[in-house]
Formats: sequence, C-alpha cells, structure tokens
Amino acid sequence: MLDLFESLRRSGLSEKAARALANIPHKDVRVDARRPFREPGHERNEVMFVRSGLLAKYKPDGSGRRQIVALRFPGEGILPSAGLAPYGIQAISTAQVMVGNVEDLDPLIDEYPEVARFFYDLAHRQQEIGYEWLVNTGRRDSMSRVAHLLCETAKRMNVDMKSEPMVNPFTQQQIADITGQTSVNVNRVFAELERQGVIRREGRKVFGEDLDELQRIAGFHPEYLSRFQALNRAH
Amino acid sequence: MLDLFESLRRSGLSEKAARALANIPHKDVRVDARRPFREPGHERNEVMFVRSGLLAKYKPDGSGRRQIVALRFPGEGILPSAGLAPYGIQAISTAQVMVGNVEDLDPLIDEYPEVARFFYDLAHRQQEIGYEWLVNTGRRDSMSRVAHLLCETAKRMNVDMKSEPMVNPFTQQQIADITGQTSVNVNRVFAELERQGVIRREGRKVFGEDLDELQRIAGFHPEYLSRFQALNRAH
DNA sequence: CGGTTGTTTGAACTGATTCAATCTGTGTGG
DNA sequence: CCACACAGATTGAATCAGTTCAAACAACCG
Repeated sequence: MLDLFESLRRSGLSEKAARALANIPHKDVRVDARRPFREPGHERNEVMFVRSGLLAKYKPDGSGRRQIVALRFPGEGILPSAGLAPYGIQAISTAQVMVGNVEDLDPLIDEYPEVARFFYDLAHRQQEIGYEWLVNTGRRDSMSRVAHLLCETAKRMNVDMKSEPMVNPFTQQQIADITGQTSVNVNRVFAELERQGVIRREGRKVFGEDLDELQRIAGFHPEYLSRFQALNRAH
Repeated sequence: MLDLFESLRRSGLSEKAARALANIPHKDVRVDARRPFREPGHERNEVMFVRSGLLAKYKPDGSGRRQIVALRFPGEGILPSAGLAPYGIQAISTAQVMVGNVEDLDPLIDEYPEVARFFYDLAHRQQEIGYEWLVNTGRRDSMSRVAHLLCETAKRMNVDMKSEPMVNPFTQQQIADITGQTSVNVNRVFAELERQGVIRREGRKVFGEDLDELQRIAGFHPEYLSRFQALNRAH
C-alpha cells in the first residue's frame, strides 16, 4: 500500500504541505474491480488519491460503447473542479482510494500555496498523457496502440520489464476500451506480438522479450511522462 | 480582434486581476497559417492567449503523420508549465497571439491568487475537451467524428448555426489530422453529410440545414464545454 | 460442481486507406 | 488581362485492417 505522504514528498511538496495534504480529513474507500464508483455527471467536489489498484475515467459514446479516457495509478489523483464531471470513474483492478473533500482542501491551499502549484502541475502531466493517447487512438495502428499502452503502463507502474515481467492489470476488453478497438482484435494483436517474439505471456504476466522492438512498434518516447517519475512506487 | 481584458472579466476574474493579466509584459505576435510557431520540444515558459485566428497543438506520430491534439480559439490560452513541451504549435488560420513570460506571470500570481485558480480551471476545461476528443477518435465512426468537430467548433467560435453559416476554419487535411483520418475520407464524409441534407456548403461556409440531425450523428452533448461559454466572443 | 468472467478462434463483411489522377479556386508576375 | 503555379478539393479503383457475429475454450471461485 502506497504511503501518500512519502509519495507527495517525492514529487516535490515540502514536508509540511505533504503532511497536511496526506492528513486532510478523508475516507479510505475500497473500490472493487469493475464496480462503478462514480457515475458520469457526478459532482467534482472530491480530491482522490489512489493508494493501490487502478482507477479509470470513462465516457459512454452514446451508442452503448465506452471509451476509457484516463487512468490513475497509485500515487496519482483525481482532482476537484467546478461543476459536474462528464465522465464516470471505475476500478480496473480493486483499488484503495483516499477520498477527501474540496471544502477541506481550499483552506489547506490557502495555507500552503505550493499545493495549488502542485495540483496545476499534476493536471499538466495528465494532459500530456491525454495528448499521447490522442496520437495513439488517432494515428497508430492496432499493434502500435496495444504496444504503446504496455510501454506506458510499465513505466507508470515503475516496472522495469528488462528484469521482471509486468503483471498486466487489464482485461482485453479494457485494453479495447482504452485503445479504441474491439476485444477480439486486441486478442489477435497480443497473439501476433507473442508470435513475433516481442512479448511472452504467462497468464496475466507479460515478459518483454524484445523491449527495443516493443518500443519501436509502439512509437514510445517516454518524455511525455517525464515529470514525477518517482511518484508511484509503493513500499 | 478580441479584447483580452473583457474576455478575462467575462470568465470570472476580478477587474484588477484581469487588468494585471491583460497588461502583463508581452509581445503581440502574428502567426501565419500553416507556419510552424513552436516546434515539439520547446520550452514551456510562455503564457499565450489567442486574440484572433486559431492555434493548434500537434504531435508527430513517428512515421510522418501527425495528430492535432488541441485547438485554441480566441480567448483561449496556452499555459506555462515545467520543462519541455512534447507538442508543437502552429496556426490553423492566421492568428494574433499575446505572448508573455512565466517570469512576469509568477509575481502576478503571488499578488492575485485567483489567477492561479483561473489557470487551474482553464486547464480542466481543456482536459474535458481532450476527453471528448478521445471518445471521438476512439469510438465514433468517420461521419460522427467530422460532425462532432463541426458542432464543437461552432460552439467554441460562438457561432449559432441556426441563424448564420459557420466559416469552416479548417482544410480537410487539418480535419483529418484532428479526427484521425485521411483527407480523402474527410472529403467523402462532407459529401455524404451534404447529400443527406444535414449541411450545405458554399466555399468555406457551412450551413446547418438540419442541426438536430447533425448533433445526433455527432453524439454531441455540449455539457463538456459548459464552463466559460462567454469566453471567446470577439468584439 | 455450476456459474461467471475472460480468452481464443473462424468466417464473412465493411469502413476507411492508399495511390493516383483530375479538377477548382486563388494569387502572382508579366 | 492572361499564363502559370500552387494549395486544396474531388473522384475512382483496389486493397486491407479491423469489426461483427458466433461459438468454443479456459480459468477462477464460492
């Protein structure tokens, strides 16, 4: 389980601010996998930080299908804002989430203005990831999309696939919902990546047999993830 | 040409803060259409506000193609952040842009904390648009994507297509770069929309002949644009 | 064991791409 | 005013990547 205080410290907050934010009045909520947590249209009056597991923001497309538009790994947060959120939130894998309230956050920001800056930077980091996802869904073919998601996920989970396999947290349907495909095709892409000797699978474990090739297929350039790299290593 | 002070006032800043921000030391830069303005990898140490015309953020996909990941209409800005931007900036149509510097912005924020909040809200608005674009490229078919871009563009330009045609600011290639298609197909989609009597074209002018149908095809639900609606009406 | 969720495979189909050619509108210089 | 250049729009034909539908298979769990 992630130590939020440690995580905040590592991403640059001062000790006092980090402690204040980590100790803000909050609930520790368990969100079961595939269980809806917040519906589209919910009030954005909460601060959330993921302590373990994996959260996804999703939007329905009107005709029954859905698109996952963002992920939150341990150490990452969902920040408050005005009005209603057009997206829903659910867990990819069972998650422990710290949930605080804007009313408690605002005075904290008044006391520690650096927290405002911290949130602003977090928003920008998430924005960069969103841009990369747009390139993924808009311009890359099926293989590249899946490969890219694997590369990004390994990085954001701080798994070094050179030395250890990555436990893939997604079902193929979820990968389809992220990369804008069908689960059938995701399955075929996985089979093809394995056939080419780029990855090897054992259940949910994914071994990077040829990481350079995986990144080449993906067109993966991790610069867009550069900030806050130390963010999310659980202890 | 947009009055930045007026625009900032309308989006909720106090008179003093709006005036300070509008009068920050800056250059007024003219960016010609299709001329690159900032290359991928540029320093993100500038505040920009579009006063007229249209800017685009784009990312190359590694294999020669590119994806436009965000647009900035008059009244909208490109905000500073740490490090290098993985995206480039260029004009869709010739733009007048106010360009200020972070060094001048930081003391201003210290004096007017509401500006920090304002920037944070702007970032969230842009994030919502990015999410909707992900649904567009990830889940909607070719017709819906183009229809959705038309609906969003009309709204963000404050054009009421019920009463007046919208001057389409994009080339078909640019629409392709936004919606993740080829220009050939965008052309066919336009022809089909026109054949169905949903729109009518005269040069760059687009008439909404059946707006309800256009929005239905698009799956367009403008809630994600709700904040700052008065932002970008030039005077 | 039965139920549920997720993965895998096949066959037919289709929406969009690719490549190439042609057409149109606009601006420029002579 | 015309000739030319150039960017963008349009059209056709062939191809293909990914979808759809359907069924079977595997893994997990109370």
